[in-house]
This record gives sequence, C-alpha cells and structure tokens, in this order.
Amino acid sequence: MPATIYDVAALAGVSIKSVSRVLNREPNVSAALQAKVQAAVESLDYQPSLSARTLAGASSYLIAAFVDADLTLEHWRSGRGNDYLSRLEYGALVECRKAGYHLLVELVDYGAPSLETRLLSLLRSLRPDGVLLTPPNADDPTVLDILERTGTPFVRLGADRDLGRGMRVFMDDRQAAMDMTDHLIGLGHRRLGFVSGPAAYAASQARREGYEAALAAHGLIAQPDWIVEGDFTFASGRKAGESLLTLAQPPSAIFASNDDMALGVLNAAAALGIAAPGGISVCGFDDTPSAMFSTPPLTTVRQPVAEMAAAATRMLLNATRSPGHAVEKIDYVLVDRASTQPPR
Amino acid sequence: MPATIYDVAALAGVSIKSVSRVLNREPNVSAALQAKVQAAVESLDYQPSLSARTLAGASSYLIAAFVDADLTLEHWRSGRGNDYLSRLEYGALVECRKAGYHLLVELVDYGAPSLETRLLSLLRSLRPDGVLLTPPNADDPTVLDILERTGTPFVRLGADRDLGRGMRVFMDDRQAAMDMTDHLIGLGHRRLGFVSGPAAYAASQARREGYEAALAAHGLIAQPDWIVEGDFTFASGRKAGESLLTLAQPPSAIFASNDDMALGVLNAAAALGIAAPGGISVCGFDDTPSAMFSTPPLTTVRQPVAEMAAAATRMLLNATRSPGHAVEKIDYVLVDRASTQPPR
DNA sequence: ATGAAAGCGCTAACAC
DNA sequence: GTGTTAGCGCTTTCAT
Repeated sequence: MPATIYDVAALAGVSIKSVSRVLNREPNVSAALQAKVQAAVESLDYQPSLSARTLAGASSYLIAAFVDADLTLEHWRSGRGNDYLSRLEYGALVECRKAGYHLLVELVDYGAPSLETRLLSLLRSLRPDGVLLTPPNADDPTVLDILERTGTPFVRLGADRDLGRGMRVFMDDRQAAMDMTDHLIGLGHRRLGFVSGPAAYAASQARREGYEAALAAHGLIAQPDWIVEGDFTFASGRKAGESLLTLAQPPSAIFASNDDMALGVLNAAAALGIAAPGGISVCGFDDTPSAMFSTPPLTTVRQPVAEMAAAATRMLLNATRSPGHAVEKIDYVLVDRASTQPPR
Repeated sequence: MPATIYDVAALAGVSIKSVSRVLNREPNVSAALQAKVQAAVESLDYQPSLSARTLAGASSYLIAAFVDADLTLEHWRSGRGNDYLSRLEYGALVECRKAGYHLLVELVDYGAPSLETRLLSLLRSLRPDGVLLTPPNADDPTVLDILERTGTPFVRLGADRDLGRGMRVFMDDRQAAMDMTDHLIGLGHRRLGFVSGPAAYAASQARREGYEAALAAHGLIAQPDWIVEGDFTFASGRKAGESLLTLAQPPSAIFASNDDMALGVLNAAAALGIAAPGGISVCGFDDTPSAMFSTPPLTTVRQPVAEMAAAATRMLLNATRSPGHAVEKIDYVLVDRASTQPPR
C-alpha cells in the first residue's frame, strides 16, 4: 500500500494541509515546516494520487491530443507511413514531462454523428487541463464549440479558418512555398510545374499562392498547363507527373505540394525515361520519412511538428493560470537535397 | 456543472448504489430499475467521473504505453522517420476505445538512474490498469521488476529474453528471414549476400539464423564473404552494399536485416552503376514508410505493429479480470515488390 | 433485489 | 503561518 498524505503528515508531525501546501508550492509556509515535510515525503517515497487531486477540484494534470481516426486508419491500412503523430507526441511529451503532466491520446471521428456525445463524455470523465488539436481536426467547428462550451483550453495546430477561436500554433505555408519556388528559380529554372493539393484544404491554397506569388515576383506568369491538381496521394502525383512531363513544352522543374506526390512525379519520370534531377528537378513539401531515402533524395520543406507540439503544449500549460488567445508562428526549414539541380 | 450520480439517482428515484450497479453491469438488478436508471442517465447525459471511480478503488480505465525516450528523440532529430509509434498507438487505441479505456503515452528513459523512482511514481499516481512495453524496453529487467512488484499487468512486445515474465506478443523473426531467403532462392538466386544488424540485438540474431537455415535447407553454404554486419542505419547499409558489390564474385541478391540498410544497399548499387533489380536484387525487413516509394520499391517483411498492439491491449484488458501469462504470436507478411527479380 | 453509510486521498474554505 | 473540517463523485462493505 503506497503512502498517503496522512502518512506524510504523521511522520512530519504536521497537518495534511501543510503537506498539501508544500506539495503545491503555496505561499505562507515556513522554511522549517517545508523541510520537515520534504524529508517525510522523501523517506516515504510519497507520490500524490492523481485521481484524488483531480477529484478534489484541482487540475487533472492531463493533456489530451485529439487525433483523427480516419486519417490514422488510412495511414495504417495503406502502409503509407507517416511519422506526424510520433513527432507531435514527442514534442508534447517532453513539455508534459517537464511540468509533471501526462499525455493522453484520443482517437476522434470527425464528422461522425456521435462526435459531440463522445467528445463531451470524454471531457467530462477525463477533465483534461488542455487539448491539442491536430491539423485535419483543428478546424472542425463542432469540436471547437464543445471545447469552448466546456471551458477546456485548447491549441489548434495549423488551423486554417476561424482564426479568432482558441490558441494557435502554425507554419507559414505560403511563405514556404514562395521560398521553395524562389529556390528553383534561383537554380535557373523558368518553366515550373506545380502539383497542387485538393482545393478544399487551405494549406493547398496557401502553397499554391506562394508558388504563384514567387513566379510573379520574378516576372514569370504561371501557365495554366503547368498547374495540375492532385489529392496528396502518390498515385495522383504520378498521374500529374505524367501529364506535366508529356507536355509539348514540359517544365524543367516540378514542385509538388507534398512529398507523396513528389515521389509520384519521380516515379513518372523514371517510367518515361527522364532522369532526375538531370532531366527534371522535383521537390516536395512536408519532409516525410520517405523523402530522405528516395532516389534522388527529395528537396522539400520540413515542417517542425515536434517544435509546434512543444510550443502548443507550453501554451496549454500556461493557459491553466492565465487563459489567453496566444498565437505562435513556427519556422520551417527548406531541406535542399539532390532532387533539385540547375536545368541542363 | 455536469450531472453526478446523485442527480441520476434522484431523477430515477433510486439510490446511488443502484445507479452504480446498473453502470457497472452488476448482477441482481431488476429490469424495471435498470430501465429507470438507464432513462435518467440518458436524459441527464450523465458521464461518471474517471477520477472518482479510480479513487474509490475501481480501475483507472487507463492503459499506459511506455516509449523509449532516447529512441524517439533519435528518430526525431535524425529525420529518419519511423511510424512504429503511430502504428502501435493506432492498434492500442482501437481496442481501448472499444472497452471504454484511454491510452496514456509515457516517455521512459531506459538506463537512467532515476528510472526506478520515476516509474514508481508514475504507476502510483496514475494507477494504470495495464502497461504496454515497446521493443527496446520490453527487455529491461528494472522495468519488469517494478511492474511485477506493483502488480501492474503488462504486455511485452517483441521481447527477447526472460520469456517467462509477463505476457508477450511477438513475431517470428527467424521464420520470416527464412521465408525471405527462400523467396530469393525460389527466384533462382544462389549467391545471397546478407547485411546483418548489430549482434547485440536478438532480432538481428534471429534474422541471421533464418537466413543461414534457409541456405542450408537448400544445400547452400553461407560464405563468410557474403555476410556483412551493419548497425541498422542507411549509412551502414551503403557501406555494406559497396563491399558486397565489389567482391570478385558479387552476390546476385542482397538481403538486408532492415529497410534502412536495404535502401543503403540500393544507393550503393546506383553509385556503382549497377541496376536494381536488373543487376542486383535487394530486400529488406520491417516495411518502413520509405520501402514503398523507393526506386525500385522494396521487397520486405511487414511487421504488423498495429495488430500486435491490438492483441496486446486485449490481453491487458482481459488480465484485469484473470491475470495470466498469455503469449501470442502474430503473423508477418512478406511484401513482394519490384526490388527482387530472378537473376540475369 | 435494494439501500445506507463509510471511505478512497486529496484540495478548499475557513478558522485560529 | 498552521490546522480543522468539509466535501469532490464514486465504489464498497454491510444491512435489510
């Protein structure tokens, strides 16, 4: 049987309230008392019970990460691995641990009719002190409503709309796409193909805007031919690559809105007998695990997911004391690998 | 303010104990009472508080997954993505959700001097109903000791030693390596290179044994030249590939003990101007995300991590009622992609 | 088959 | 500064 606060109080010869005070770093505690309690805690190897603390009205010391069920299932089924979740959790875990918090991962079915019920019961039974909302879900109005209604602090990662709601951590997709486009132009490319993501995603929009803005800044005009819409899958990238590379005047470089599609483009080039990066430069976005070891290794934009999660977690932990609407922009990194070279 | 058990009892006109009975599906409850309570629960949208339940002595409805801090950090830093964690969590989450449980992820520093203290306080403050031990850690005797001492049910994933301790879910690495080797021999290969993992890992050992056993079964003898030791990294695979491919009589196929090393071998072949799979067949092990989109796509062994985690979670949930020493073997899948072809 | 009462281990008001 | 006393919302005895 583990020690309780009564055991500690008895051993230290003080009241349980004093023990509680020391544990929670409350003011008005004499140094002598502090020392006595500290000693008792250590000698008993005492650890307060989380459930008792939570029940008594304090915080739960729990941070919940809401993860999209469909998306995760899809990654799992397809074998198209994605380490987004791992990176996210790592960032969150490190901060949680520092603060004595714990991370709970919850699968959430966005769009399911039972969503509201499930979320409510989750929040009520667990009472997490904060919630981390990941990208596909950070924009779901139902989720935001419930979180606001229950007064649960939350941080949205990479949110696209309703930017006034809750706290946010995000990356500048538009600027990143501009930088990447500049990079290609800087290498000497003038005919730049672009494989966009589905128009529904705001990130797709932003990346495309960045591409177009960079072209414009260099006095280039995006030809309609040069832009093909994909759906973020390898297959769609391959198809887009085929159509771009078989144009009468094919581009000398293709910028795909994510890595899976960029790998599809590389695959199309190989199938058409076009060498990369010799005959065609290709770059992606995200820096997924596959980007590093593809042939050739892929130039891409690395989204610092762990850093974003860490920043978000810190926001959440601060929000417990002083609720706010903090917003933080995190820097991306342009990873220059072998898949982009000057045109021949 | 959410409804409590008292609200439900009052509305249903029964005692709180009766509500509790219905909630926990205890025997000796009349249908009438059951119905009344059910109705009250629904009309109040009542959700029992997890902390109150835990505190009162019931289970915590929490499953904790212990994840190695160093390994995760290393994956994060290196950018060598790995979706092991995501797959693991997905499998565990699906089962947890079915049973009304929640998944907690905890970073654990194997080997740290504070390990014992941290683990103990974790178990005592959280009181998880079960713990999922992931591979690098599933063999740590300190961890096993503490878990056994505190009476926490646990399942070890891919454990290598002390096989009598706790419950286990594993994959037959040796047999999988045999199958893969058979596959290569079946294609017509007779000169089979092998890139092993570090000898310290039992999985390395098992894979190598499988390779040698399959050769022997076909009357082939592994030449010492054909076996090169790597350390599971891309770089070591590349080096091993170079040395194997520049032998006076190079192998016609190379079996690397993991995908990162197999990709390294492919890279070495490309650098030497040897076509794959035309000039050299290559296969790996693990089916990491990169295997699918490499050039050529990699033949490999897929470890069903999510299924293993799901099986482990089910064991844990059952163990709450009837502790046991369940052991389950999960089937792997040989994924035949383009990187292995008959020799020319 | 149902209920009353006593905790579980802590924090929060309120005394002193 | 420090201690006393109530709860927090459940599950467990133990009655009935």
